[in-house]
Amino acid sequence: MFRDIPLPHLDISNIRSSCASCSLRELCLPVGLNDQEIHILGDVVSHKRRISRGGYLHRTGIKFQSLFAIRSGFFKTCVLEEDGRQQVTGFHMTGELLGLDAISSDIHTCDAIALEDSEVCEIPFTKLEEISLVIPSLMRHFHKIMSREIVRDHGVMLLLGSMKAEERLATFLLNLSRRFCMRGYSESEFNLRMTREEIGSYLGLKLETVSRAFSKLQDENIITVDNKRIQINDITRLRLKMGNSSCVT
Amino acid sequence: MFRDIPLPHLDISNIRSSCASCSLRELCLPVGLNDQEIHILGDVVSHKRRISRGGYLHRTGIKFQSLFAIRSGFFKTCVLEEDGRQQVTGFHMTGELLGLDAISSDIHTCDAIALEDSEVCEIPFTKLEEISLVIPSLMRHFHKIMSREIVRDHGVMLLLGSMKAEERLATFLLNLSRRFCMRGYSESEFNLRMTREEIGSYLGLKLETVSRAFSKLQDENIITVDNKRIQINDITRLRLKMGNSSCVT
DNA sequence: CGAGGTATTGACCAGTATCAAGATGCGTGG
DNA sequence: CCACGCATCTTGATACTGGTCAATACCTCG
Repeated sequence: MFRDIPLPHLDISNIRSSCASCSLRELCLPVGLNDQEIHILGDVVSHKRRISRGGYLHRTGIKFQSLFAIRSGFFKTCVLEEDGRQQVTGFHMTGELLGLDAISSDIHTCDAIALEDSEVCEIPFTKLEEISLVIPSLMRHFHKIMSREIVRDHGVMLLLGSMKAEERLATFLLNLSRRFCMRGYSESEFNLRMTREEIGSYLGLKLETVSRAFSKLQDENIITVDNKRIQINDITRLRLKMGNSSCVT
Repeated sequence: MFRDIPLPHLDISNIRSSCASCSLRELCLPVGLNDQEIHILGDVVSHKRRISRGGYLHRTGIKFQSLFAIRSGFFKTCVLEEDGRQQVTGFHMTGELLGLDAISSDIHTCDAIALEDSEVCEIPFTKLEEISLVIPSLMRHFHKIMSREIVRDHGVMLLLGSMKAEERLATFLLNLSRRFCMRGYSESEFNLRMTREEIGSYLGLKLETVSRAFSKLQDENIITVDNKRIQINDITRLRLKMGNSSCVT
């Protein structure tokens, strides 16, 4: 999408110790490391990769080698069944770690697809485990990241198991809003990177239902929808949508 | 909470190096450790706890100290929302590890409730992290366990997001069957430890729907249901139920 | 043996899926 | 820069799954 900004970025894979100077260090793996530790990590993480919109970062079934930290861009991950059924398991933004599912079997268990031109830092997992042994705080933080992913998944299970369409969408928008906000973007206005169908897959709904839920929230003046552009007009009422199905008129 | 039950089983907490002699060592945390390593782990894991049916192993909101390995018994974990909505996030049997969700924030994010009289090994997490630094294979296995939990959750998300009631129940029964089988029990005949309501919560269905799905599978002679006793008569046809909604008559 | 929790089944209804038609937006090539 | 074509989105009509409510049966445990 922003592909042809005229950057001379061939050099980028050669920058060493990049974690130290990365603007995402407070969101990403290096949280809580001192300067020396962050340089050790930086040496391990030196390789970068660009994935253009629609490209695969990894596919189900391929051998697991590395985790990936998102430096810029936006990804979806999805699992699919033999019969072709597909489920988006998550949307991922800068600072988040991809590939955690693959540690268990050394094989990736989902696809990771870029929803816009993106850049990731490749973290060879064996090396990460090695340096974890000498940087206990890195190990601890890594455990927290994995655990956070489990908590996140439980939240999605709650959503899929017990919420109605409108509640699901409200929860989804508020989650995006919070994550954009954490990264310094507006919490009330943002562009969706994914289609209605992808949102639907994530939320366990059909795309038409997602579209209707958007329209309904717009009719109530809670949000303004202009295709992929979302503006949250009344975040309080949006929050109410999330929890309280009984007060729907 | 059940600390002051007048237990005659004080002796049990004094057994040392228990992992070495535990019949679950091939299912549980010690997988892949040598004898020396397993004794180090055993020293850390020495404390045991009994939870009687209906009792809490941990509750949402309490401080996280330890992981728990299930030595005997059966647990459910569930998350709940402010508005009282509840979702069972998993059923857990011997050899499985509970508490992984709490690592991220040092606070338990779900309840763990025994569905039958159970016994767990308490694993102080700080100590586990400490000995991981000197037993790399333990660290690696622990990472695999966390990752496996993430994969499991993605499977549940797929189930909740894209399967019909009957497919969900078939998937659930086959999953239980496989796990009983791995533990040396019959894969075709077992007792459910949970109620229809708990199954429903886990599968994103109401208890009546679960009951109807059981009856339907029984009418088709795929399973025999006698209250909590389940017998799988035709595992092949049950597997077909799981994937292929198009061939339902 | 009785009470409370649990399970089954039926009738009806709500919410979402499905099918279909059209509108809008976006990328590509002329 | 415009026009075309394809993907995406919106909206309506209808069908169907599963939810809700209710009555009854069953099981378990004190």
